[in-house]
Amino acid sequence: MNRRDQILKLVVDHFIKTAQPVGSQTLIDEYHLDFSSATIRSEMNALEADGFIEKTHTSSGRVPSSKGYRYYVDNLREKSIDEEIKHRIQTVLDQKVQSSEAVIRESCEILSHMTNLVSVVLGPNANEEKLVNLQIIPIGERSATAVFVTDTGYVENKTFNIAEKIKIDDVQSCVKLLNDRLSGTPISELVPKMQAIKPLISDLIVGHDILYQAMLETFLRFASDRLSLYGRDKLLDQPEYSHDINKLKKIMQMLSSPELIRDITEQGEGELTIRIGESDNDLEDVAIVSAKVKVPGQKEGNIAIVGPRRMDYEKVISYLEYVVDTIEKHFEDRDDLVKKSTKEDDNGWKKN
Amino acid sequence: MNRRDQILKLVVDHFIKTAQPVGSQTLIDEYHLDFSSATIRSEMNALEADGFIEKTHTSSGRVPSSKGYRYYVDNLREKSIDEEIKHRIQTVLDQKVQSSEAVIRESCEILSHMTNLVSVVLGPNANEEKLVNLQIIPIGERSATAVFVTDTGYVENKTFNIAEKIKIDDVQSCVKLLNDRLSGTPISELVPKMQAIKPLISDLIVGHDILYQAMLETFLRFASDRLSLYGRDKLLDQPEYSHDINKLKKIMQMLSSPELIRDITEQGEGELTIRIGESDNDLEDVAIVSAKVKVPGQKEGNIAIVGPRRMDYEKVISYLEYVVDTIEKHFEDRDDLVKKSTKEDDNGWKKN
DNA sequence: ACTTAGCACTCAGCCGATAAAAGTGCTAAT
DNA sequence: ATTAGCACTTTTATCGGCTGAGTGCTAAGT
Repeated sequence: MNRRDQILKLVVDHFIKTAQPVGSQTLIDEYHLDFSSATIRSEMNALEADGFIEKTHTSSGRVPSSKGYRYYVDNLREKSIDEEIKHRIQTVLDQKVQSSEAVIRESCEILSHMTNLVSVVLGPNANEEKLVNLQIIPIGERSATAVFVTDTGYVENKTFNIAEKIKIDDVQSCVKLLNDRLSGTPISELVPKMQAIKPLISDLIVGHDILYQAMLETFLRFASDRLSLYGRDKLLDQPEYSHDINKLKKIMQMLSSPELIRDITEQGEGELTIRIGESDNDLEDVAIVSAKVKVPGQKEGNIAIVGPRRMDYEKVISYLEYVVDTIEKHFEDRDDLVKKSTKEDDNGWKKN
Repeated sequence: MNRRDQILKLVVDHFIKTAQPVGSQTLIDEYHLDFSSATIRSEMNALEADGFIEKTHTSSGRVPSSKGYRYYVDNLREKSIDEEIKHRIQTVLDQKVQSSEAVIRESCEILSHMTNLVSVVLGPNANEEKLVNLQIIPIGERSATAVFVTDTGYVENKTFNIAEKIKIDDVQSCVKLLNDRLSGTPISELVPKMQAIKPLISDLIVGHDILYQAMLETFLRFASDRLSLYGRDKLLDQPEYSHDINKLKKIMQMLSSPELIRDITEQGEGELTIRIGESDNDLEDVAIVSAKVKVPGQKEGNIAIVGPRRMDYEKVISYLEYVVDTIEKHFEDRDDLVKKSTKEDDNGWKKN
């Protein structure tokens, strides 16, 4: 690594650590460099001319620019992984029965905790899932809960009240009809398909209009984003926000807007996408490290870590990569194991 | 209302509005009182001696104390309800199919939005609910989702993977057995009861240990609090926090701790409980207005509004009372209507 | 051709003093 | 009892001065 890069790395490292503009002398003091401060200054000058670092005022130390962070992330970053996170993730994976969702949730809690940043889980896009089963469970005199399960094990439900008592047989045949017609249907096609079925159920069961309404509403809810945030409060610890609440407000607002989050988290070609301080989208001082995660039998999801531009990229990226890889590997292994151990006869289970 | 009370009310009102200590002259200027400032000062002196108001420093205006707020809330408060919230709540209730949960959720969003405070919904204590039905839905080659429904329409689910393929008939009989044994069981008794059943299912189905584990885990999850927060970000707009992030951090922490929230929200004898700045629980500058809400066929729940001690009690209390009353009335009316219109014959629906 | 010592310069941050504003309490007169 | 008047207190804002951390530039050294 040439000297200029070396200095850039130190500037970024130090700024990430202290949140203070870093000057030439500080750098020497802290890292025992054997150039003089003047040399550093001239290098910094060059770095500034190239747009990697900036001054906050004419005679201040330097602060990385988005371009600087970018270069740091792409070229200067080192891996940084420690035993603690490995151990913690292992603990999660060692639990006997874990759905992938549970594992992802707990892993994100760990990620948030260990990076002091927000982590975001963006579930697979509902529209690609298919409904596999639907149940109507009576829960009282005149109310029932409809339960819908998709092929990724996602469950949506809706409780509704009906004016009259319903014959249990009617419910049963209604459920059967609905399952016959709807199971296997992609979420996105549920609404039109349901409209087609409407006349059929209206003959079949009393209170059909309420049932119909309830189902329609639930179908719409499917489409809404499956998005979870962990460690939202961690942002309060970031020094950038402790004076300027408005910045905090902005990022919090961003985090409360599912559409925006999806937008931001989703895009990106590769496995890992790193977005730093995009000036267009009002995310001037925000960085997002996001990874795709794919486990067998599930659609692809995303895990992202969101925080101020000044985040510890080495840690964040290494941790996130490690977590995603480990989770994927874990479920693949289990899948393989299961496949191998299973005879290829085909009884039951598949079509119900 | 005597003059002293009148002045106390104005002090509280004005402080709630401006978040600034209020002085004698200000009061006259703002509210066109026809006493002199000296009179007000001497009244304030008395109020301070009685502990209703405080000075922030020797020559500052006055700020209400917890005792002052308390007195204000109990004796000086006026009703304050406007058309907007009535209209909004009505819109929610006018939707055709609404479960009480959905209504409560949407109402709380409205409450949060209109008060700029956090609202908290504390679901009925799970331990009093009973399981009414359980389903196991195969969702792929080797995975299944177990779905549990309680008598309040609450749904919990868990997806799990099994090593081997399972015969669909086995699943069916297993589900039947479990339903026979478990439905009607209070949540709190599920775990021991399940342990008793364990030997029965182990003969019945392959992969029973995983199923058993999954169920046990889910039962534990039932017990965890059903607690939702709305408008958490609204606190960022409160001026008390814009300088002092630490206060914000404290209250946010409090809001992230389900146990604490339950503690705080739950207690209280009457319909409406108002807790203001309890110095013991590290909630020096927090007020909580909480109301019980009870709809037919559901256990009792709680809605609370949480914010800085300096909250607009007139608005908050009136709104909350209105919302709770309206919701309860709505569901009661519907219940009555249904009861009346229903013949007393007893076909189906109840026991399944 | 780099490096670096040295120097002049800049600017945020921290006093300290001063002045204004908003308040209070007290007293004496109404 | 009320209030006008006044002395007193405290916060807040402003201004100049000073300091410290920083820069850029230049000229000398390697």
